[in-house]
Amino acid sequence: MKNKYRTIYCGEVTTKNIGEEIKVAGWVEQIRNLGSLVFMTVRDETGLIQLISEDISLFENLTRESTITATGIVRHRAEGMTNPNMKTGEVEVLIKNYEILGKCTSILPFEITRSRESTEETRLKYRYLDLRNKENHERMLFRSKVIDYIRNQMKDMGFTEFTTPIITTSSPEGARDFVIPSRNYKGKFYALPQAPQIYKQLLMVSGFNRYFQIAPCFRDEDCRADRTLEFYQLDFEMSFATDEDVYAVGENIFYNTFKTFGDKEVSPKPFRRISYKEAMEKYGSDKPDLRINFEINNITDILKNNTSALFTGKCIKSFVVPSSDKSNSWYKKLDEEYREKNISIGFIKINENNEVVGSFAKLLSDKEKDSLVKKFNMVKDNVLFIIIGENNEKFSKLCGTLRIKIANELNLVDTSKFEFCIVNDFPMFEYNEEENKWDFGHNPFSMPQGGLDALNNQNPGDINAIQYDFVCNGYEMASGAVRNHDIEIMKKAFEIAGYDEEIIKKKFRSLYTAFQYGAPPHAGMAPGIDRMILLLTGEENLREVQLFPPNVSGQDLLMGGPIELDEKQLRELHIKVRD
RNA sequence: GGUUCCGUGGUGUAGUGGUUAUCACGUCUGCCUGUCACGCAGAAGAUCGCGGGUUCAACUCCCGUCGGAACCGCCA
Repeated sequence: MKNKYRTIYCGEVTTKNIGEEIKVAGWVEQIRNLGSLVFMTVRDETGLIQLISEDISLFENLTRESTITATGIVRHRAEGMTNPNMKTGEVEVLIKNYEILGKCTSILPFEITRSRESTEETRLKYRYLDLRNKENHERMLFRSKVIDYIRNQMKDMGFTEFTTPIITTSSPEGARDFVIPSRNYKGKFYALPQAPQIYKQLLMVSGFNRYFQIAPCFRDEDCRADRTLEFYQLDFEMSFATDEDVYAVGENIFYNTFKTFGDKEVSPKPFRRISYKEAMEKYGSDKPDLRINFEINNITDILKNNTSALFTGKCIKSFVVPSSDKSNSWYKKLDEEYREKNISIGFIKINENNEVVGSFAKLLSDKEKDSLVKKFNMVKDNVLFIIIGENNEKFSKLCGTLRIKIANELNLVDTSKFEFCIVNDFPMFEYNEEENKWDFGHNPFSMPQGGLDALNNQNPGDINAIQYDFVCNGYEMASGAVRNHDIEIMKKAFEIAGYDEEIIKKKFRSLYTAFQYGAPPHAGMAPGIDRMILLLTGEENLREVQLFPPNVSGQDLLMGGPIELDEKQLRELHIKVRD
């Protein structure tokens, strides 16, 4: 890399360069002035190199984190003065001359090498400094490499990359849209895409065989550690394809990417398939964390004859953990914590004398205890948690969060693994108790299992969609479906959800008309890029894997957004801001 | 919208009613020829987020407010 500022990168200077005159450029990380001898380390993206000079007067004006270009002779460090902790620690550069290119004139808001110790607020405000930090910097380079790899994988599998519009229209389902006011059309608005869903389906109708895109997606919803306003998805769609064809692509992408870039054991292909129903029963979640090796069981039947007021008429679930070092007060506190959610939690365990003890031991008959011990093959030290609630989905989900909470507190999460599974058979419709009608379960674009026949003859609640999620370690990593490309099936599905044909025509005009011109059966999904990077880097917050993220409240602390517009702009956009 | 936690020099922190508000890093000045988390000596830098209250006395307790974070709602 020869140019005006440098002939070699800092991190690439080796003993082979000894005697050469070189030029390096970068940021001054440290200056160590010893009186009549000055050392400094200069950093670029490849690493650090130590420069040395005996003319300290030249450096009086130099500050840390300034950018410089320096010319000098590479020499071996003096006997005993090498630094084994440094890649370039064998050598140093005796400075002949140097120039300050960009002076750092302000006091740093935090030490670059320790930026993560600072508050997120300060880090985001000075994100460009935060990204000078080696670990943060390398995480972004890593992200880029992973995306390169994914892109190449997709191309190797015969997918073609296209970009779809960012300035588009509001889509009727799902999250809130980010909207863009229109200058030329008073009172009308564009929107940013929540996903390129419609476009990719139209591409299938256009005859493009396999499409993909590293697509930016925008959702105007409250953020979380693993959710933010804009994020990237590996959006892909395949024509003349089934769910199994999509699974194969997804398994390749996840397996290969996690094997190549991850440092944990990856689930072998094919990934385990779990129906939505099974996931809710066994894990109390549609994104089960399979690193936790105990499952939720329904034991209502075993305790159906128990006359304790605590049990009668309730749904009773349980799970067994190998052992627990928690005191009785810990169990009591857990029970009290969940009491306000109308849930009771107790336990039985097998003590060192092989007796069944624990908070619920006295409430259970010998026969019941015996049945439980047998059912779960309980041995010494095993603890059986018993959870009592109502027989509904809310209770299932609470059991799911409890499973994760207890696994975390008892250290029962196997952190050496990436545990993948595919959750499928999501319900097509869900009953809306408040409005006394059926709603679409997840999205209206999915093909109902059994097609028109099922829609005509089955209870809507019994119909599943050909819809699936890829899940890893409790994170939803991708979501997809075989799409409904048949107008008649679409009409019927919308009819069940209470929409007549006019609404389909209006809200889904493009698809509705496109499907009248010969649509191929098609299927696809969209893995979340940011979440993949999150898991691969072991981070827990999306903001650590995005370059310039907004804070959790959706503000851009670096640019100051969102900002107010001036009167002129507002007038042009036909917008009046209400108080 | 709700719940919980947190706001102390530039940064990270100590501080359970009376302190000259602690320490480290950074900054500035001086000394120093082999440093690499350089060292040594010194200095500057904080109306303890803001407002009110309790008290003889508040960084500390109470109320409010503003700001930040985690979670719930919301997000397929």
